[in-house]
Order: sequence, then structure tokens, then C-alpha cells
Amino acid sequence: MGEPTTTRSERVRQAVLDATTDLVSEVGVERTTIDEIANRSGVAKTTIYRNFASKQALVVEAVHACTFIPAVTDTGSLRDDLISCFSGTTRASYDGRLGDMMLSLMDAAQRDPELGRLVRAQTDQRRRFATNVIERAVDRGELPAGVDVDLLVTLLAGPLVYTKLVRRQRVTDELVAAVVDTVLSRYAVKHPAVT
Amino acid sequence: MGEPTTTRSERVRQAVLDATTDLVSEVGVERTTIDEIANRSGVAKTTIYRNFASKQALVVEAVHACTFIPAVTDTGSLRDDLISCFSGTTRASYDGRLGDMMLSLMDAAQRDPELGRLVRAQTDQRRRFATNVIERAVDRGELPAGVDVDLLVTLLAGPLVYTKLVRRQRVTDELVAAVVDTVLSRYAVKHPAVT
DNA sequence: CAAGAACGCTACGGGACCGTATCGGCGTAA
DNA sequence: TTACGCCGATACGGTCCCGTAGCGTTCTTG
Repeated sequence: MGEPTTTRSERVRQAVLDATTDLVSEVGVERTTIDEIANRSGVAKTTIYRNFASKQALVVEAVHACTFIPAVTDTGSLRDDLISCFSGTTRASYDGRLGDMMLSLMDAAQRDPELGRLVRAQTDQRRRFATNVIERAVDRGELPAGVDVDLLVTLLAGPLVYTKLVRRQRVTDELVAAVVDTVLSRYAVKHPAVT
Repeated sequence: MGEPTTTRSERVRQAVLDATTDLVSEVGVERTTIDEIANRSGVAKTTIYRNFASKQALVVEAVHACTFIPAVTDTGSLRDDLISCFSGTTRASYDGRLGDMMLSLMDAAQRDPELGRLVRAQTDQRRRFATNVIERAVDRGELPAGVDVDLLVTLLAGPLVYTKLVRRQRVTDELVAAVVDTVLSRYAVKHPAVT
């Protein structure tokens, strides 16, 4: 049957990265240990050290590997684009294992420059998605030209991140819609009335 | 001169708690060690164990000790009460050492039931302040009766917490006012117009 | 089917912490 | 002042983890 197109090296690397993301999402960055990664992945500790310079480098690569970018939508409607953008971003960032890692990751990022850059890059990237959507709306005249885009993004992303990380509740599509509608109403954009 | 009204025991306890909050805010919960607390506080490790059952209990008590409750205001204006409430809460929770601890604390709370209760209690308490303010406004008729108070609190607190914890920026009074005004405008409450 | 590369296994030295025991010294209260 | 209680200092056994070495085995490659 199909001989895999992956080399042994690649399979080993992947097994290690998978075990690392699993472990980090379960016990956090600090409590993650190379020995346990070796146990779970079935890869010898020696081999892990042959492939990765340090635990930090391993974690960085593992996190990077499980970060995926949501699709961009351009429906021509600010409201729909925002809902799509934040639903996608939320799912990509805060569901599944990455979501379980975020707190530990952000904490570790306070003291590890490399992780700090990684987390900041992710945050910036996610904000940029929303920023693009908003700027398109400004170009269309759907929002006034002087809008504080940065503030707007914070007003939209804040409640969702807060719900997930602090309250530890699921970010439902209803919540996303409610947040978007509330914030947009500030700028007198026509959207479905809410009681 | 004033012989202190504190006993030796009390002074020792306090020195340990202070050193603990310092250390946790610097290196996080996980990396905080009893030996280092002993060094900084000048209290012998033996004595620490005589006064506190475990590191976990010590951290819980230290965090509890440096949590203070902001004053309640009732100006009769929803907008002013909210701004006062969130400015106070933000200052109490996210400025100074407690702010530096929050991420690490919330991370540790994921795995430590005792810390979990503590963090949740703090979150709930802070939300309750805002909830009270909002419910008073509903009673006054400043907000419609059917308002989703829980959502409203999330819309207000979310951007502030997000700014502090994720973006790692200061929560200015201007930001608080902007958030409050934007959210309130959704409910057609008269407030200063913003361009 | 070689030969070299990559992996698995075991073992080790070193360091960091934990939590406890022991004992000598200082404070505090009768 | 005496006696007891609390504290400081040192030391220890135990555990966990890091990162590396040595060596046999397995896989890939030409």
C-alpha cells in the first residue's frame, strides 16, 4: 500500500511536535517536560535533542505549527465581514488545543522573548484581519473616515477574548453577532434592530 | 516611640506574604520557590513551613491579601457610575503587582482548584459591581427593562481586560470613557456626542 | 547489498526544589 | 529572671528534570 511520502525524520519530528502541543495544552508551558514528550511521542529523548535545540525552541515551533489562518471574506457588508472574521479568528485561536494553550503561552511570553514575539505576532495578525475589514468599509463609505480603527478592533475583539480566556466560556456565534451589532450601532450603520 | 502593635509572628507572616506577592508578580506562580521567598523575606524556610501549609496555600493567601475592593459610587448617572466603576476596578485589579500576577494566576488556576476558586471569585465580584450599577440604571428607567445585563458587562469589561492582558497596554481613563460611551450608545441613552 | 545516517535505550552528572529534622539562640510573658 | 515558645541556620533524603555520552539497532540511500 501507499508508501508514505514522508521520510522517517519528518514523521519523528511531527510526532514530537504533536506530543508537545498536546502536553502544553494540558499542563502548560512550564510543566511540560522533555521526558514526558518522549514518552507520549514514542520518540527517544536523545532524538528529540538531536532535532530541537531546547524546550523553548520546541514549544515555539509546536505553537507555530498549530496556528492556522482563517479564510478572508469580502461580502461587501461590514457586519457580515466582521462576523465572519471574528468567528473564524475565534475558532482558529481559541478553540481546540491552541485555546487551551493561550493563557499559559501568554504568561510564559512575559518572560521569554522568543515566545513574546510569537504571541505578539499572532495578536497583531489577528487584529490586522479585522483592521482590513474595517478599512474596506471606510473606503466604501460605510464608516466615517475619521474612525479610530484601533479602538474599534479592541471593542470588537475584547469581549470575545475576555469571554474565552477570563470567563472560560464558549464564544458562540450569537455572542459574536451581538458584539458586532452593538459596536457598529455606535457609528450609526444600518443593521437589524435588536430589542 | 510607638512600640508596634504587631507581634513578632504577625511581622514574620507579613514579610513572607510580601515577598510572595513580589516574587509571583515577577516570575509567575510556577517559578516561585519557597527558598527564594525565604531569601527575600529574610524569614527562614523552616518558619515559612511552620506558618503555611504549602506553596499553594501561601500564594492563595498572598493574592487574597493584595486584593482590594474599589469604592462604590452612585451619582445617579449611568455613564459616570460605569466610568467610575471600571476605572476603579481596573486600577484595583490590573495596576501594580496584582496586574503582573493575573496572567500567571489565571494560568495556574486552570489546574489548581483552590486558585481557580480564587480567580473566579475575583472575576465574579468585579462583574457584580458593574451589574449593580447597570441594574440601578434599569430601575431608574435609564435602560430598557429587558436589557441583557450579562452581555452588557462583557461588552464593557472585555475591551479593558483585553487591552491590559493581551495587548499589555495601560488602560487609560480615555479608553474607559470611549468603551462606556460606545456601548451605551447602543441603547440610545443620551450621552455626550462623539465624532 | 553495503555504508552511512538516524534512531532507541540505558545510564549518568549536575542542578533545582521540596519538605522535614535537629539544635542553638532570641524574645516574650509569667 | 526563668521558662517556654517561636525563630534562624544547617543539613539531609528524596524527587524531578535537564542535557549528554556510549553503543547497539534500524532505516535509508546509492
